[in-house]
Amino acid sequence: MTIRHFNKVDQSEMSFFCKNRSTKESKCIIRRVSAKRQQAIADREAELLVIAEQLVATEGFANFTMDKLTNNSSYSKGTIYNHFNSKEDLISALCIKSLKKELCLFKHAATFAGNSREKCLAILYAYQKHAFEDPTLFMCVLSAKTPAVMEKSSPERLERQEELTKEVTQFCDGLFTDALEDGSLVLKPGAELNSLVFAMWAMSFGTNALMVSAGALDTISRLDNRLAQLDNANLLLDGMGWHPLSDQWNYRDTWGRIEQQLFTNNPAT
Amino acid sequence: MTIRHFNKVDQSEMSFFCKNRSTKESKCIIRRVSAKRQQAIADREAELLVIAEQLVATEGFANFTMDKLTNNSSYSKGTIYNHFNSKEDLISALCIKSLKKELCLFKHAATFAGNSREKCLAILYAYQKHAFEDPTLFMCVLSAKTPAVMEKSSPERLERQEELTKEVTQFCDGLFTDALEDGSLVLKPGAELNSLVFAMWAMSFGTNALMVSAGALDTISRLDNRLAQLDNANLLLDGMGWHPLSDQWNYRDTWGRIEQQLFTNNPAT
DNA sequence: ACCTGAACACCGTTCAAGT
DNA sequence: ACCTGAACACCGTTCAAGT
Repeated sequence: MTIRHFNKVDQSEMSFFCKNRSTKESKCIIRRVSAKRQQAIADREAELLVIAEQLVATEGFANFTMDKLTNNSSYSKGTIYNHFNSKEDLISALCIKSLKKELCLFKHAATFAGNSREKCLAILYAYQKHAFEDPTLFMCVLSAKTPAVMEKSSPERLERQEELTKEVTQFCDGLFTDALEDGSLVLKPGAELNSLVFAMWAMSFGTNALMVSAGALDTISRLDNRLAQLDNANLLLDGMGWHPLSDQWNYRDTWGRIEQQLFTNNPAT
Repeated sequence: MTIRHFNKVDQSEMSFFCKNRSTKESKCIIRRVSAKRQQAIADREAELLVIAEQLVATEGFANFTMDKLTNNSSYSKGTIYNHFNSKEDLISALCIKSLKKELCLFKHAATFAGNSREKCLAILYAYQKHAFEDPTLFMCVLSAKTPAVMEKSSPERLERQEELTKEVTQFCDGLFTDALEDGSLVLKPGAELNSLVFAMWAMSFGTNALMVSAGALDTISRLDNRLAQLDNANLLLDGMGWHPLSDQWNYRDTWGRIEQQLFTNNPAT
C-alpha cells in the first residue's frame, strides 16, 4: 500500500560533512577516497530522520528531544550534532525530506491519463495522501518557515529548502500553463497565473492542515475525510472557470480512478 | 488604528482559581468576599498573556520559556503556575484569547451594510486583519489543536476552546443560511451547507497561514498581500455560485469600503 | 488563602579526550 | 578524520516555607 521513498539515499544531501573543505586540490582526492564512507554517512542521516519523525509523531513536536533521539538511535550526541547543528536544523531536514516526497508523489500523479483538470486533481490527491500518511512531515514544511527555525537552520539546508519549494511551485505552474494552452482554462481579465496557483495552494494546504490537526473538531469530523479535498477543489476550480466544470463531468469518478490507478499496490518510484 | 479588546477582563475566565471550591454553602460567601480579589487575579492573567504573546512574537514559539515570562513579569514562578498548569496550558489560554478576539471582530464585521456576499467578505477581511496584526495569536489556534498541547491543557480551557470554536462556526453557518434564505446562494444538488462553510474556512485559513508564515517565499511575496484573500475568496464564492458573481459586482470596491467603514479609526466594542 | 523562590530532574549544546 | 559522553548552562515544574 505504502509507496516507499528514498531507499537509495542521495549523496548530494550530505552538505554538512563537506563544508570545511575549501582547498580545491585536496577536495577531489578526499571525495574519491571516502565515497563509500560518505554513502554510509548519508544512510545514517536518513536513519536518524526516520527515528526523529517517529518520535515527533508519537510524542508531539514539543515533547521531542535530542536526548530521546540519541537514546533511540545507536549514535552518540556528538555524532548527531555532526549531522544537525541544532534541533531546529533537524526540523529543517525533515522539511526537506517532506518536500522531496511531495515532489516525487506529484510527478507520479502527473502521469494520470486525463484532461488537465483531472491531472490537477491527481496532484491534490497526492498532496492529501502525503498529509494523511505523514502528518508530521506535512506539518514540518510549515514549521520550517517559522522564524525560530529559520534562524537556527544551516544555510545549506535553507537553500535546499528554497530550491525544492521553487521546484514544486514551477511544477504547479506547469499544470496551469498546460490548461491555458489547451484552452480548458482562460484567464479572466486582470487575473494572473500566479494568483490562481496560490489560490489552489492555499485551499489545498488549508484543507489538509485543518483535517490533519483539527480532525477532532465537530465541524470537521462530520465531513467525509476522503472527499473534502475533492469538494473544495471543485468549488475553487469551478470558480476559476476551469473546464469541464463540475456539473459537466463526474469528478467523483475521477477521484476514485486516481486512487485505483495511481496509488493502489503500485511500487512506483 | 488598532481596535482594543478586553480592556475589561471577563471574570468568568478564572476557572483555575475556583476549581477546588466544591461545597455549595461556602461558595457564595467566598465569591462575594473575594470579588475584588478575583478581578485582580483576572487582570493579572490578562497581563501575563500580553507579556507571553510579546515574547512569543519576538523570540518565536520554540524560544519562549516560562523563565522569560517570569523575568519579564513582576510575579513569581509559583504564581504563574497558579494561572497555567503548564506551558502548553498557557498556549491554550492564548488560543482562547485569539478565538475571543476573532469572534469580536467577526461580529463587528457582520454589521457591514451590504448584500450577503459582501458581508461574507467583511468577515474574511476581519479574519485577515486578525492574522496580520496578531500572527502569534492566529497561529495559536492551530497549535492548540496539537495533541501535545491538548494533552497538557487543563480540561476547563479545552472546554472553553471547544465552546468558542462552536460559536465561531455557528456564526459562519448563519452567514450561509442568510444567503440561502435571500436566494443569493442556492445549494447544488448533493451539496451540503457544512461543506461550503468548511471550504471557506479552509481557504481563508490556508491563505492567512501561508501569508503569515511563508511570506518570505518568492511566490508569495510577489502577490499583493492586501488583495490575495479577496481574490481567493472571489474564486471560491464564484465556484459556489454565490450571487452577485464577481463579474457582476465590483468587490474590490467593497473591500475598500469594508476597510474604511469598519476598520479605520473606529473605537468599536 | 495565596505567594515565593530554592531545588530537582531534564534538555540543548559543546568540546576535550579518545580511536 | 571522526566519534564519544561527561560537563555546563538553562528550562519546566514542584513544594516546603513563608505571609
